[in-house]
Amino acid sequence: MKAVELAKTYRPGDFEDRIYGFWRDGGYFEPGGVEGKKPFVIVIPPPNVTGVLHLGHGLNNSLQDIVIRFHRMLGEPTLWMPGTDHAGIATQNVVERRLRAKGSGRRELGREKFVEETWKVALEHKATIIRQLQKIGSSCDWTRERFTLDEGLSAAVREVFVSLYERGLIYKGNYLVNWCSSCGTALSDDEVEHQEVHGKMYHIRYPFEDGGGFVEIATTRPETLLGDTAVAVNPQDARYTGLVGRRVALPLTGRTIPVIADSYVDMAFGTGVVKITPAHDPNDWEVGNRHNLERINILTPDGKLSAAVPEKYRGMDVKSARAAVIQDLMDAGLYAGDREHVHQVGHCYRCSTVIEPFLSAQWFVRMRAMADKALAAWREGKVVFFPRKWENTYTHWLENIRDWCVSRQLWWGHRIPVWTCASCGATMVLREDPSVCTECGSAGISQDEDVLDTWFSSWLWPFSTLGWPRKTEDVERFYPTTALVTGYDIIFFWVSRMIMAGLEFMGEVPFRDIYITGLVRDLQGRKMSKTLGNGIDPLEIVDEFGADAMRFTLAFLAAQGQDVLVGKQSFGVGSRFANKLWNASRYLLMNLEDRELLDPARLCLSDVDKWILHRLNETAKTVYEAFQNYRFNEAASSCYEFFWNEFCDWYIESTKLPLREGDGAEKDRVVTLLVSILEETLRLLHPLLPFITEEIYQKLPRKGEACITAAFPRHAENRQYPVEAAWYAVLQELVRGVRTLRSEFTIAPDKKIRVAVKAETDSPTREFLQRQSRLLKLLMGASDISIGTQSAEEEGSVAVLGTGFEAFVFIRDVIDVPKEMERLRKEIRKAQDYSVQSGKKLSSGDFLARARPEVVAQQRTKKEETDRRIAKMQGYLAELEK
RNA sequence: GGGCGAUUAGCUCAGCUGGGAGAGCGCCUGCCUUACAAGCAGGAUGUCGGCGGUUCAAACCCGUCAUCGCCCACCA
Repeated sequence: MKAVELAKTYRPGDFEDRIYGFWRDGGYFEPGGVEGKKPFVIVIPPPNVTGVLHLGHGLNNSLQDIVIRFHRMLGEPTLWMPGTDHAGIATQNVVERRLRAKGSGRRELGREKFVEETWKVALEHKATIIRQLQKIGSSCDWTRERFTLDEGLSAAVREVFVSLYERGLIYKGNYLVNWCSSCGTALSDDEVEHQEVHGKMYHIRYPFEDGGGFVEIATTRPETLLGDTAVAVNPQDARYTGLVGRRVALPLTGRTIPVIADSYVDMAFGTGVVKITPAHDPNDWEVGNRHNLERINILTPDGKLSAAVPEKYRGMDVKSARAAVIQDLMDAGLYAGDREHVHQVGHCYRCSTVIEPFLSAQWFVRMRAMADKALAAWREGKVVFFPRKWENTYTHWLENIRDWCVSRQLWWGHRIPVWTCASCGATMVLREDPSVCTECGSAGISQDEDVLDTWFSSWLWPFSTLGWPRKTEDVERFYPTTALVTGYDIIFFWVSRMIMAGLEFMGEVPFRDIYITGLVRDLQGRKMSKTLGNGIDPLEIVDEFGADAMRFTLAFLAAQGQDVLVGKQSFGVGSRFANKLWNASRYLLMNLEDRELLDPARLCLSDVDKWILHRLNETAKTVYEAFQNYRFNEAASSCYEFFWNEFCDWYIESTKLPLREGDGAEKDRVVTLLVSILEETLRLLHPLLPFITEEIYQKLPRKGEACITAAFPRHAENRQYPVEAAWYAVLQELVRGVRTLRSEFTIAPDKKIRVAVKAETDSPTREFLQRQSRLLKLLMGASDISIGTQSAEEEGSVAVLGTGFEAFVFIRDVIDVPKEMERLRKEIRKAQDYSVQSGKKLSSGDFLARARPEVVAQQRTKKEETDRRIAKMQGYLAELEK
C-alpha cells in the first residue's frame, strides 16, 4: 500500500472551510441517528443581531457543539436548532445611532421606513453571525434556522399574547415603571442594573404654610420636589406628631402640600421627614395610594421636565433641573446643605442611562401562578442545573417574582396585537388583524403603538422554533429539548421564563439539563468589553490558531462553574495539541508505505499493545462520562494526557523498535494496530477538534463514511488488560529512572550505557521486562542490558530503585560522587519522612481499629516498601563513601 | 442588608465519594535522536488564605475571621 501524505505542517486554514462544506452539504447536521432512539436536542441561545460574536459566544457555542457532536456520535437523532434574536432595544439603538451620525433620526424617517432600515441592518448582522458560527464548527441544522421576528415566531408571539389575555394573565395599567429616557421606553424590573453611585443627600426646608418654622427633609433627587404631593413622618415619631395634618408650602412651586403620617418612614434615617413624590418613586407611589395623594408626573418620555412644573424648569433635563432647583432653593434660603451619600442607582442595561421611575400605561403579564409551576417543576427534578449552585438564583428569583412589564415604546419588535375603537372605545385583542371594530363595526380603529419586550419572543424559543403553534412533526418529535447551554447573566431573562412558557403552553419543561457556562474574562479577570478594548475576536483566534485550537483550549479551561480567563497566548495549548495530532498522524500514515493492513480483530497482541488498548479503553470511559456530565475540562485533559503522554510519548516510541527491526508480517501487524488506534482516537477527539479529526479521518485507508457520524468509542469489558498495564507502568518507571540519572549526570544522548536490572524472583514483571529488553535498550539508550534475579556485579554502577526492581547503571566513571551522595541523602530523607509518618499511623491503636482494613494493609505495604528502599539506598551510600 | 463564589507552584487553574499535593504556561539543564524545536528527555518550586473543631486520618466536612469578586434588595 502507498503511504498517505499529510502536509508537512499543520495549517488549519487549508482545510477547515472545506471540511465544513463537506458536512453541511452532506446533510450531516440534520437529525439522523438510529431509528427509535430518543432525540438529543439543543436550541441555541439566539445571538443578538446587533453586532458580531465575541469570545463568550465562542465558548458557549463551542461547548454546545461539543455536546451535540458527542450525542450525534452516540447514534442519537441529534438536532441543534440555530437562530438569532431581533434584540429590540439593542438593535433599534444601533440603527438610531447610525441615523444620528448621518444627521437624521427615527422620527424624521417615520415608523415604516425605520423598520425597513432596521431589517436591513439586522439581516446584515445575521449573515455575519451565522458565518462566524460556521467558522468555529457549529454543527447546527441550518435548514431549520429561525429568527425571533420571522413569520412563524411572530405567529407564536401573537398566539401567546392573545391566549394569556384570554386567561386573564395579561393586563394594561397605569403604573410606575422603569423608564430609560435615552432609549425612550419602559423596561422590566430585570432590565435595570443597580450600580453604586457616590452622590449627595440634599437637605431642604419646607416652611409651614402658616409661617412659623419649617420641616427639613432629605433627598437624593431634589428636582423631584416639583412633583411632591405630601411630606410624611412616622406616626410613632414623637418629634413630629404635632405636625401631622398641617400643610407646608412646597418651595418653588406656589403649591401647598399636607404633612401625613405613614409607618413607611424610618425615624432613624435622615431627618425623619420624607418628601412624597408618588409619580417618581416606587415607595412614594405606595404611600400615595394609601393616602390618596395626587400623582404629578413631572417628566416627559424623553427625560425632560414636563408642563406640570413651573415654566422656568420646563424642558430642562434632570441634571440641569437639579442644579437649577438647588440654586433657587439657596436663593430662597431654603437649602440646608448636602452631605456625601453612597447609594444604588438603577441604570439601563442597554445604554447605562439612569433609570427614572415613570408613570405610564403599560402592558403587564401576571407571573405568580406561572412562577409557582416553574418552582414545582424544579422541585420535582424536571430541570437540573449544572452546576447546581445556580438553582438558588433560579428559585430566589421565582419566589420573589413581580409582574412583567412587556410593552416597549419602540418600533423594532412584535407589535402588540391590541386595537381600540375610537367610536365605541372597545379594546380588541385578536389573533387576526381586524379591519373594523368587532363591537360596533366602525372603521375607526387603531392598533397599539407599542411593541413587545424582546424576551417575550425569546421565552417561546424552545417550541416556537419547532413550528408551534402549528402542530408540526418537529414539535411532536423534538419537544421537550434535552439541554440548554447558556450564561448565568440570563437565568432570569431567559432560562426561567422559558421554563414558565414551556409549562404554560406545552405542559412540559422545555429542557432537562441546564448547563451554565462561566463568563469569558481577560487574564486580569476583567470582563471583556468594548470600552476596555480587551475583547478577543473569535475569528481572529480561528485565523491565527484554527477553530480546533480555539475549541480545545476553551474546553480545556471550562471548569464547571468557573469563569474562563484567557489571553491570546492561552490558545497555544489547543494549537500545540492539534499540531501534535497532525504530526503523529502524518508519521503513522507515512508508515503505510509498502505495508499491508491486516484484520485488526484477529491481530495477536503484545503486552505493550495490551497496555495502550487498556489505556485507550479507560480514556474512552472517562471522556464519555465527562461529556455526559458536562465536564469539558476533564474530557479535554483526559484526551490530552492519553494522546500526548501515553500514545505519542510511549506507544509510538515503543513501536519504533518493531517498525525498524521486525519482519514484514510484524510490521504489517504493528501498522495495522497503530492505524486502528489512531482511527479510534480520532473518533474520541472529534467533538473537541472536529475539523482536524475529520480531515485526517478522511485520509485513513480504512474508515467509515465520516468521522462526524462515526461511533463514539465506548468502554468495553473485554478490552481491559490491567495486568499488562501494571507491567508497562513498571517499565516506564525503570526507563524514567535511568533517564533521570543520565540527565542528572549529563550523559550525552548518544552515549550508550550498560544497565543491569535485578528484579524479584519469580516475578511476572521480571519476565515481562526480559521480553522487553530490546525495547528497554532503545528507550534508555543502553548498549547492553541484563535482567535477572541477581546482578552479577554492582561495582562501578549507580542504582535506580523502583517497584520490585533495582537497576544498576554503569556510569560510575562519569559521575560526580559527592553530587550523587547528596542526591541519595535527599532521597533517603524524603523516604524517611514518609516512613516515620506512616509508622506513627501504624502504631496507633485508633488507626488500626478504625480505619478500613484495606487502608491499613495498604499503609503497611507502603511502609515496608519504603523501609526496604531506605535500607538499599543507605547501602549504596555506604558503598560510595568507601 | 441578604445570598453565592473564590483563596492550592512565579502565572492561569484542576483536584467530582476524606487515605503519601496535580496540569498547562513560565523558569533551569541537555538534545535539531529521519512525525513534530508548536518538538524530545530531564529538573526546581507549595505552612493547599488565618484560626478553631469533627475524624484514626482534612486541600476536601463543620464553625469563624480575613481579602477579592458576583448576584439580589424600594431605605428617602
